[in-house]
Amino acid sequence: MSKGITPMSEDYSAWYNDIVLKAELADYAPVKGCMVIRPYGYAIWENIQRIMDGMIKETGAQNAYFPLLIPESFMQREAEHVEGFAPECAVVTHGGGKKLEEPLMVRPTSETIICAMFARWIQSWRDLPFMVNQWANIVRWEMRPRLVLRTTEFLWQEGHTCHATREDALEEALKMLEVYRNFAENYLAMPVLTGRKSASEKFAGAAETYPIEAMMQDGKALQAGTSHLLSQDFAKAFNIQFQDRDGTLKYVWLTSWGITTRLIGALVMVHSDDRGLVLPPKIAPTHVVIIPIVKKDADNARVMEVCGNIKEGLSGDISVLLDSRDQYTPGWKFNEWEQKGVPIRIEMGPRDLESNSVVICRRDTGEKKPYPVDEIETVVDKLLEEIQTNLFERAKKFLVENTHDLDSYDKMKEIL
RNA sequence: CGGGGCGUAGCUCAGGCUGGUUAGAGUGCUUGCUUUGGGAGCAAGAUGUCGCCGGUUCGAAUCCGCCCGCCCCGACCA
Repeated sequence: MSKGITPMSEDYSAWYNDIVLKAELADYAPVKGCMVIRPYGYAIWENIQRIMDGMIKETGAQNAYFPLLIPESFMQREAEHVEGFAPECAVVTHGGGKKLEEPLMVRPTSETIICAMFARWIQSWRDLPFMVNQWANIVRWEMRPRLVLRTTEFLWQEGHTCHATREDALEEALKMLEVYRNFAENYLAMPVLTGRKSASEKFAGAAETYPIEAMMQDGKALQAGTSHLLSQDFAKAFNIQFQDRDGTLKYVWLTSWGITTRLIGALVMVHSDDRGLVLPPKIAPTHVVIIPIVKKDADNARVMEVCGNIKEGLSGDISVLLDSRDQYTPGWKFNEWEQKGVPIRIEMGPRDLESNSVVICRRDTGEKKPYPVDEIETVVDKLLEEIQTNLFERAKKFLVENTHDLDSYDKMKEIL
């Protein structure tokens, strides 16, 4: 039916790649491991950004921007950090036609350069807490890249905060973990498990790492966001000190937290099916697509007029697209927009004109029913809510059914 | 870095074993007409350093050697 999408059951990786490419989320770039985020994929990222940016600002953090290039010596100041990131750093050795005196790292994350600035900006307990966030691109030379999920360059948001005490910093780290959980579950309709990473899985240089983990339809977990309480070594390495109320100099306690374009890949793997992408309404660039059905000897002008009216009526809080392209048949468009995961499709043709109704099809269940024209707005609002809820419940059920408490190795083998 | 697969038209691929004039198909694209309720039909048309370099040969997409690149699985990771 859907041309060119490998069934999930046949080859999960091929299915995933097909969806990303067919839904026009991203494409392979000329450089290995790099991707081009196409307009449709970028529109999803913009929605993620817009919502997350609001939530971050709500917590008191402000946006700023730090440079892409970091002196190599900065990366080396915190032992665990350099050990963790050095192997996957891209290094600039030449600039302006000359060899540089000190090589520059393309940021794999910005703790070091931000800490260097914190040291200049923070003097007193009155300066704390200090909270910044940046939306940026970063580069990590991973051994094996994967489209959208693990690309050499990716986009993210990284928040960095300074606190007077370990307790304050831990509270911040856990607060952001909760922000991420809330965002994943209530906007992406992606149920997650939160927890604490083991010593070997921690962020390089963190005292504690708290992730949100989502479950993909192959039953595997995917880290979808992290919040770290950093080790005190960062503050010491960069000499970020403040004078406390009692007059003594103390090192600050740092946190950092981030979500990335990987979330788009996670969305694909949590909700989509063999027909293509499935998007939760709250993150979908287009909520409703209207397909006019024109026919020979029919009142096509009237069909187009009604379609236009429906679009007018719905537009406002939601994004509506009227697909009036005449080089494609309705069937072609049905497939096209299903591949792209548009939550609701409205079909309007001569038959509907007669009965003063439209056919509405929802992407999550495929259910297709006629509704009177003057009920469209109420029905669409209700359906969008239902789809959002249904996607979450469906994913939640899958997660619960495929999560097991383990008390022995034998039990694990049995389940696998 | 180890294992597997693959590089020929925008895309998916055939051809290669057995070398031989103008390298094919499907799909997509352009134009025209007819169509349009689940990827429409007919007709005409445009489109190629056969991944790179070298070798064998009168002659290489095809045989030989080297190199490069990409995808999948693993180690690494958001």
